[in-house]
Amino acid sequence: MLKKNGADKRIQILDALNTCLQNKPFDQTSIKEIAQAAGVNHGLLHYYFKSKEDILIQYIDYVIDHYTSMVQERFNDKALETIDKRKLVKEFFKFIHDRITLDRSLSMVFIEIWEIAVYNPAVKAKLQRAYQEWMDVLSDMLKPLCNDIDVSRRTSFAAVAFLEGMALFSIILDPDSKEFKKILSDFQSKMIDML
Amino acid sequence: MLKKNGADKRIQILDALNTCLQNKPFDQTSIKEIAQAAGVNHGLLHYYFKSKEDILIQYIDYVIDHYTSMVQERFNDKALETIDKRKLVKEFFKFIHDRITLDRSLSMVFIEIWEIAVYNPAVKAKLQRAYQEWMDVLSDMLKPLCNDIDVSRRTSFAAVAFLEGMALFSIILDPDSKEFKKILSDFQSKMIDML
Amino acid sequence: MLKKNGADKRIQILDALNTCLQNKPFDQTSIKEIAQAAGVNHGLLHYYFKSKEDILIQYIDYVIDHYTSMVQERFNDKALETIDKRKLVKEFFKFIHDRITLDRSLSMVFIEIWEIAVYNPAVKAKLQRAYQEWMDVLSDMLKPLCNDIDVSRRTSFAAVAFLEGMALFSIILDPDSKEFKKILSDFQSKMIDML
Amino acid sequence: MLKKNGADKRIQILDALNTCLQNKPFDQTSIKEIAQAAGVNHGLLHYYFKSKEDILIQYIDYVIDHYTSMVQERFNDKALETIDKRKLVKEFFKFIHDRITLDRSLSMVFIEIWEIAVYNPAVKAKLQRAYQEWMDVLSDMLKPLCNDIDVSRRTSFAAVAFLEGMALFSIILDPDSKEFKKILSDFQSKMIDML
DNA sequence: CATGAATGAGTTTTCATTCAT
DNA sequence: GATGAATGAAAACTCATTCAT
Repeated sequence: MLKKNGADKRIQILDALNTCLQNKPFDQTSIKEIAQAAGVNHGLLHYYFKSKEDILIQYIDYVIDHYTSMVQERFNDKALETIDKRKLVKEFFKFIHDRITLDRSLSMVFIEIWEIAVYNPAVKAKLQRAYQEWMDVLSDMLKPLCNDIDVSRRTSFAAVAFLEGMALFSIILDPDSKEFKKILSDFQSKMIDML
Repeated sequence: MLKKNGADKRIQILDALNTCLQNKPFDQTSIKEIAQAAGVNHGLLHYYFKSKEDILIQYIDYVIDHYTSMVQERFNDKALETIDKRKLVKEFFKFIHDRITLDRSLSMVFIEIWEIAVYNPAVKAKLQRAYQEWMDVLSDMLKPLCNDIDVSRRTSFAAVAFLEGMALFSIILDPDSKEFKKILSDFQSKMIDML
Repeated sequence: MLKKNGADKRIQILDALNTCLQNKPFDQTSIKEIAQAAGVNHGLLHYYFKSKEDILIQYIDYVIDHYTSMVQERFNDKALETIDKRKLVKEFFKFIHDRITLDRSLSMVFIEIWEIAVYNPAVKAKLQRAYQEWMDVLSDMLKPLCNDIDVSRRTSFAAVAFLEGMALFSIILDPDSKEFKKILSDFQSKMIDML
Repeated sequence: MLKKNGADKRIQILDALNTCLQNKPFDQTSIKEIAQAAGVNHGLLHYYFKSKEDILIQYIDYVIDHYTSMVQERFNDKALETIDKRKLVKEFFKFIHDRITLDRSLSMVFIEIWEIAVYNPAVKAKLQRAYQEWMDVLSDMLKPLCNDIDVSRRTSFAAVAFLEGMALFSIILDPDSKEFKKILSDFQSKMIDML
């Protein structure tokens, strides 16, 4: 069947926005451009979304949910119970590096989201929740290694901050360079040693 | 003197933009709003700047130059020679924390600048240069402590990335909280120990 | 019978428009709003009516026909022959007052119709015919009282004009107030006296 | 000097709207059409008026103020004191007939205003005040003729209602016809007789 | 230098209408 | 008959930019 249902078309439009954001910030992207990227009539965007801002908000949900569930699926309770703790932490970092920190196009989108969060309380709250969750996942992994809940919490906070900073630098520097990768791997081993 | 000269009025306008950016992103700020915040006629903005984008570019220069020279003045060659190295590094971090990382309104502006850098090569180059310089300043301080130029470079890179990440989080979390500050101070001491 | 036939559904839609016109003028009422008020799919409105304007035109027909036949049924030839003339005129006015002049929601709709008549010749012609008929009905009643066809015609014209004016004022003033009602009843008795 | 000042341009635009309303109702008249009728750029309308509705509201003020002050200038206190009462009332009616009731283009505009008043409380209040004032002016003239304030008030109310009705009919009938004019003049004399 | 009226391109949004299912 | 997705024209409105004074 060629026909797409409503949900598909909604996703199709959100994906089109994702494509557009590789070229221009949201404010400089018109509804018509998003529609064109999605291959649909621009009027249709107002059929599926109540305003341009609504597209953005649903897009941000979509992106954050995508990465949140990606982390959750990979590092669920099962995983936490069964594997060697040290190895698990290493895998977590590898996962984050490869899928998030080093994904330049994702970093671009995330800066856009951060920038919107600055002025938009709802988006700010959404980011708070997402990062809190990621920190919690990491913190739960680090706890067995240091036996101190406060230390593990702060360490995971610092680690996430560091990774965010590195993601930021992936915009202006080459994340595929040896130095960039060495800094990431060094950090990881030192952090584990320190606990 | 009531009459301002050209340079003053230019700065006056850039400061007005800085004020405006506390409320709205640049794209949603009109020329008239900037003019009003500056207390000048909006037509005049096109006398001092050739376009709206030109105001932004000059503003970014202005901000980055401001912070670059602030760091340079405080940590010039003279300083590097005369003081106890460990203490100097600590002072550097204190300086960065207080004046940059914990300055929420500055962080807001910097996210805006990062966001523009994503799509604007000239701004990207400017950010590259500025961060490179800050890393160099820190690297020069760390070198005597570890006697390894590569280690000091990577460490300063990592430190700056971490601090950027923390500045980012100052947007969505409370940078004045005890936990936030403890994470910053812990990081600093551990980093020095590690060298 | 749950299933409505075509005629019923047409009426259902016209009634829905009537409901909508209590809130907003026709130009600000969308096809979808009318459809929702009618409890039918908006696409269906183009099955029963060839355009949005067609709904309006048929609605105006419907309203005018309704009130025209209401007057005709009540004051047909039979009535004219059998009853005391003075009393009949009084009944006519009572009827018009209660069912038309004092019916605020009807007045709202009629202003809308007048407004459309201003620019739409077909609607204008329809109003002409309707008012002519009402004047004729009244004129036929007044004739026996004055024995002058011209006087009765002009009197009925003036009376209908007066009642239209009062209906208009029922929009901005309270038609249920004592003063409003006294003016209406005074007018009626004076008019009969004058003949 | 060819250059118009701001106030002139505002009036120029309101006059353009008046012209447009001879052809189409307000809702079907676009900003661009008004601008074209005014001979100015459409963007300018948003410079002088904050929205399309604002143009309408200011236009209604303009029209009502115009006619209110026209009546006031002609029938101010001075006039009320010095002239033969009967003659004054006759002059008042002549004035209203010629300048208002028989002015078809004015009647068109007033129906538009009534129609807006139905749904817009601010416009409704404005109409209430204007008609109240006209009734008061007439009532003050009639009082000396009947020595009863209630009777003069109700009579003026009824007279204004009648004239409004006639203005309404001037839309669908020929206000220049003999019959139309005779009805107006008959009404006037009868009303004076009745007092 | 300073002002503010004027321009016109561009944006979001609405909505009557069509049409495949 | 009924549905609701899809279309595209047209609307109000914004705003950077220009320019005469």
